[in-house]
Amino acid sequence: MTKNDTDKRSRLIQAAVELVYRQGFQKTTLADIAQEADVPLGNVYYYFKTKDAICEAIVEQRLSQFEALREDWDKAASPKDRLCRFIQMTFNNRGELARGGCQFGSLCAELQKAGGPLAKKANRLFAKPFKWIEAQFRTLGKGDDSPGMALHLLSALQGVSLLANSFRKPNYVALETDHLNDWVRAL
Amino acid sequence: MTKNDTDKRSRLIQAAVELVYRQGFQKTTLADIAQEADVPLGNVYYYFKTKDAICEAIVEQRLSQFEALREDWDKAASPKDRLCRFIQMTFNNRGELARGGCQFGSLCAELQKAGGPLAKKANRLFAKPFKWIEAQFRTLGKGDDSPGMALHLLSALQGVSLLANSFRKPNYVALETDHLNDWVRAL
DNA sequence: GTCTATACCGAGATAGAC
DNA sequence: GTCTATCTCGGTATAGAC
Repeated sequence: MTKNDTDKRSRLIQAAVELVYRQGFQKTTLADIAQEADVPLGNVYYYFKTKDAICEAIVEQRLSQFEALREDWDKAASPKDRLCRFIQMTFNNRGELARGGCQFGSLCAELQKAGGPLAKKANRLFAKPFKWIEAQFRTLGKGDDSPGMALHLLSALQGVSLLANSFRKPNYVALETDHLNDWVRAL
Repeated sequence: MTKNDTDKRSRLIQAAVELVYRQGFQKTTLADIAQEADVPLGNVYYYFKTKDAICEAIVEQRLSQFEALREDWDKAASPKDRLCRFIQMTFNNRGELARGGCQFGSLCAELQKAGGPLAKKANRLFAKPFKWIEAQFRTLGKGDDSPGMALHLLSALQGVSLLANSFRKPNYVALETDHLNDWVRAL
């Protein structure tokens, strides 16, 4: 794999990630992606056999994006601080969330309806954060309540992202993250 | 408009509503809809000029579905009871929610990315419930806290629907609706 | 109003020169 | 490895007979 290889490949993935976030996967064409990445359409197939293969690459990219964020959150000393960092990030992202929804959630939702192998692959986009959040609650000594509490936190953030996006109101995110911060702090 | 007119038209809408719920709007073809409704493909265009027109009809159908539900909830004596009925309905639907997500939310999310006039139209799918919920909190004397509380309730239900769908766990819905019920009761 | 046949186009995918 | 040209199919939409 030469340098140009990875350059073009990663440019294609990056273009796909952004276009799919803005337009959805079904609506985004290979021509769109090729143009955005400044790669000739025919050349796309050297890097990805099918459109679905690009979608898998998008999911992988999102997953490593999550890993990078998680590593940062894990630097915080206590589980509470880690959860607060997670919530804080959502708050900081409220502008983007209002414009296009959650980068993970909207992809997961669409691929769910797409069905097939992509649906299964997409589930990891939720499974990973869920497990990480659950682990924080366990460390806090919440035992078997941890899954329910993780569900509560992740649900609230996903739900408010959806509504903030529909109504184009970044402030909706702020309202919910405020509550969630208080909730975590008071545990 | 003859009897057959409305028969076929409503059959087409019903087929569209169901297929779009299962597969998403972009993925669903006019041929799919025509077949499901047992109407010849070419005849579809007598009732709907474009595919987007069908989508508008789907949104309208969902909106009147909401109105019907709302009328039922409004029969409850107190605002708390009305909200509890709303929450209860979500709980009762948990099987379907785990299979395909929220009928309103998933449509709204997809049409958001589709952009154009459909995105604006779709927003009413959230605006109507939001206003209704907010009105209940106002009647409860929550004043300017009402929008935030409505947001909290609707977010939680939308978020948990998304997660329950991804993980295929109806029970996730039950966990959240339990909390929400307690929250409303304690207000 | 109903339905068949088909036009038209866009999108995914391939062939093959360089 | 790269890129142009093209194939093919499926999907929206139309024409026009009945």
